[in-house]
Amino acid sequence: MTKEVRVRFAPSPTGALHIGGVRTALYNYLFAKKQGGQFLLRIEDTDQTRFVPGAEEYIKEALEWIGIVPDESPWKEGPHGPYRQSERKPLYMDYAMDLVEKGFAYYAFDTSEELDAMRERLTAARVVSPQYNSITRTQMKNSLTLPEDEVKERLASGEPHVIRLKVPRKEEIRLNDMIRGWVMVHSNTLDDKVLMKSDGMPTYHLANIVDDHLMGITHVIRGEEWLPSAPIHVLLYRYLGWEDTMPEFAHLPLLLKPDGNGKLSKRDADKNGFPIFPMNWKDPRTEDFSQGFKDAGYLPDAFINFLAFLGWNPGDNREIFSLPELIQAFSVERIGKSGTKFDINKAKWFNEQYLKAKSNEELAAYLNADLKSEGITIEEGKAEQIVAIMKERATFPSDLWKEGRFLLIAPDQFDEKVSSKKWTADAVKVLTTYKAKLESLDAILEPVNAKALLEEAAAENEIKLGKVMPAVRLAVTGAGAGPDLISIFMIIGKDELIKRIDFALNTLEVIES
RNA sequence: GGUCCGUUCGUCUAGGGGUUAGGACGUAUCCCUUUCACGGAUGAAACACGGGUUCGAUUCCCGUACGGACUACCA
Repeated sequence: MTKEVRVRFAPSPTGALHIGGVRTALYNYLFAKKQGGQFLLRIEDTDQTRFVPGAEEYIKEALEWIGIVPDESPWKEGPHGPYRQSERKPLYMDYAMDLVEKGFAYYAFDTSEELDAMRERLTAARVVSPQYNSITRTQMKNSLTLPEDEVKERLASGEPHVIRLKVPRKEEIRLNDMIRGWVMVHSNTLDDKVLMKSDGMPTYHLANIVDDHLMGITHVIRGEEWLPSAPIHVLLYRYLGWEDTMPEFAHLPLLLKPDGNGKLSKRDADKNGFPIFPMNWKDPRTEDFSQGFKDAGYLPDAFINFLAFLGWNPGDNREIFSLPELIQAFSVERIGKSGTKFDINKAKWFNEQYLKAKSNEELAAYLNADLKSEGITIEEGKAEQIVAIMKERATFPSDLWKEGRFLLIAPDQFDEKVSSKKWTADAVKVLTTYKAKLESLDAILEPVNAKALLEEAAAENEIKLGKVMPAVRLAVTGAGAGPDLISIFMIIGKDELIKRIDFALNTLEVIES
């Protein structure tokens, strides 16, 4: 029996959760649940300068919206808390000191100006990649070059300093990525990463290793952008003495721009008019507002189904998967290697599928909510009727009202393109007759008699019904296309039907034929 | 520039030494529908290129091209 799977999603609260981040969270969750393991949320807020108010809550709510609730998080403490790195601050220095004592890390006192100067010097000397490494560190101000006394003195006087990892000069570092297989990097291409910043906070590199170890993380599933620094992480596990419990890594392919190339950005989303954040977000600094998938009308199930298929597939032709079905079908082996271009059309298609699958009762709730905000009240059961004929042509719940508005509000104008071609003298004759027949109808209007009366009206005028149907639709709905007419008659009822025909007859000008 | 990762229809992808290279979105045509949509049918549409290995490569290997990520006291 192998140990229980524990994975984490570790976002920074620097703004709204990007759709790529949501996918990473989803894959972590699916993997954990498939294995019967735990999914935790850890807030990586070690960069105090980038903290954005509200971002944490946003992350929490976004995950709740898509239905993935962490087993452990800042809001649901487990045995390995706290789950916010800023609250774990006292922990990290011990590990950094351990590395310094073992000779795997060192103090560095260089100012940012000195670092810039070093990079400029190297660039001028045509060094291919200027970095703080086994060669350049010999010329910088650190505990490797400074006399021991001076180092102690500087430390004692509280001089700002960082702790850097002492990357070995010549070593091959390998890691076995679950998605990409063996990846090998030479240590001479790595630089001496800062582990502890001068403000006393750890960098991502140190914090994520310490926390993952302490939290018993077994698998690290994260974006491909971390692959280049993964060898640093392997080194840290080794130097900290944790190599035998090092988690397995899986680096996910990136989400790319829909057109052209490059990483998907908010800019692309804005340009193409689709959301990139799960929910509405207003940047507290720029006041910039972005509509989220939720608020654009995407159903959470459709959203995660769509997201899951951006880089993963079940290996067969099925496409519609509920969250439990995704868990059941998920496997890391079936995650693709290459970047995925973002296609909003597919997202819309998924939404339509889920929308159509919903019961009339559920959909009526959406319609009723829209009606309520418009201040419109309708009789019991009417919303269900409307939704039944409208849902086949809706992408979002809001379309139910947007497209079905004419069912509750009589048209005050008519589609010019249709009236100019179809509002013929014949149409007027048939509608006039039909109106009279409706007025003298004693029985309740039903599909059969509504249809029969219309046919009679046409026959009595010796006109083919098909020729005037577009005009009938125009009179009743104001448009040239829409749901089945008889169904519409049933929803608006006899009195309203008569009123609308009457209004059209009095409003529209007959065209010459 | 350097390091690493990648490359099958427009897009998401299946497949994998011998296939008519499969599905989905989108698209085109047709059917259904006195309209539109839904649904159904059909079509167009892909293995980046060059070398190897092999009887045979889209599939394996090596290059090239192209794309991407990374290259901070950011994550």
